[in-house]
Amino acid sequence: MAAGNKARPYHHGDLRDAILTRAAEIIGDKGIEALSLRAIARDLGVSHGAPNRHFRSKAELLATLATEAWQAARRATLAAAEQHGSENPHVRLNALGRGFLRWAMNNPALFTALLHPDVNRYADDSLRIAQLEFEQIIHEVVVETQADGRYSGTDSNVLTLYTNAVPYGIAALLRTPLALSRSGKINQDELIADLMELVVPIRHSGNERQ
Amino acid sequence: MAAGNKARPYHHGDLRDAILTRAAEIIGDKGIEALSLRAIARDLGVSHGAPNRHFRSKAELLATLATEAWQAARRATLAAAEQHGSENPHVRLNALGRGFLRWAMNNPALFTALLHPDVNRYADDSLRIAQLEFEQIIHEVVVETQADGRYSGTDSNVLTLYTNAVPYGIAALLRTPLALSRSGKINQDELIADLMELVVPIRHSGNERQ
DNA sequence: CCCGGGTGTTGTCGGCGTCTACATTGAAGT
DNA sequence: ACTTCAATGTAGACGCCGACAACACCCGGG
Repeated sequence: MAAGNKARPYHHGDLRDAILTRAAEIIGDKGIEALSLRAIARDLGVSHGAPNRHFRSKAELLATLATEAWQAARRATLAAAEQHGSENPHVRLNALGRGFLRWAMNNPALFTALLHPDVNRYADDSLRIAQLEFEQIIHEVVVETQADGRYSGTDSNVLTLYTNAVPYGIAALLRTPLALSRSGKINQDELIADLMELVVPIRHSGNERQ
Repeated sequence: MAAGNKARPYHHGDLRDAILTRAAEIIGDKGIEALSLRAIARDLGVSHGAPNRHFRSKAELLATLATEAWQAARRATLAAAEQHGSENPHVRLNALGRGFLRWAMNNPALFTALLHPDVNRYADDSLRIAQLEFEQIIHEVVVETQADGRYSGTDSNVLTLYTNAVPYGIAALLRTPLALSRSGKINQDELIADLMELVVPIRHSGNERQ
């Protein structure tokens, strides 16, 4: 076996992860439509049937990718809020939204997978759980914000849906050339802050609207 | 020949429209991933090469479908606002959002096409124009609302982006089983109204927040 | 009347996802 | 150390797909 020679061992050793990584790259470069198991296998120097050992179907690969995307989004969003570290729930809620938006803009391939229609059509339990865990972050902070006296007239589930949907919709639109042209030459972080200010106001806090 | 027999004339007569209609049906039933030109041709009783006369590629068919989706969304949204017919710009803005959301929920196949990643990747000019025309409706009412004294501190383009993104994001999330479970057994129209109230408040107008 | 361009057909090509039979490997149990 | 066996990778086949080219049909303008 020539201990040092790892040129092309019969077994790849980490094929499953390599497939997922390469898949994310391809989606980022050419879109989900251009993804093919055979092309991934070629790129990784394995035979066209090898991926079947790790993913029963292409749909299962996509679902796995989407699951990891939700987990990554959750980590990035949480980290952004914790780094900010305010004790005010509504400030944290704002930071969550900005964190998610930044992650979405910096990880277009994974963002695309989050709610891709063809991905969610074949959703399995782990995908649903990852999505749920992401949503729970928002929900918790929403409830805290309401306990703080804000948005008291609105059902917390409706509010969670809203707070969840806004950054998602913004990120989706920002990925089109049209919306980008309208947002013009504004700095990305400024734009994100301005947009989230409309959802959860945190500037000049203490005068208008509570 | 056989003048009266129109069972299967050599020329279909309206193949292009028939393809678009059938494509929308298939997308609604099984998703864009399951769409194939050959299956459409089979369903319509024409040969597998016939669609190529009307759409140079599958991507062109999808782009055409997306263009029609933006136009349909524009018509439905405008109609909803006009039917409401208030002279207050912010009330009309709210009605626009609710109209779009209702359309999106009632036309899932077309909504899916609006910003489908693989569709927009091959966007042509007519698709961009249709998208632009939709956005302009929102932009006009946003400007009127600002002239009315509301949201005066925010750039109108940012505000348009926000107002555009919210119903889109909500509609996208509402198409997942998870978000639906959270919204629970709430009546759809009520849910839409509650959500849009968070974007553009119109209830108990005149007391809090302007 | 004819003829030319638009429309539909048929055949072909390479690529794809998936399945099956076979090869290779490393590790667990004796 | 030897055997066994499940996991992993390979090679081939099948049917479907998108795209293209060559041919067939049909209608309307000269």
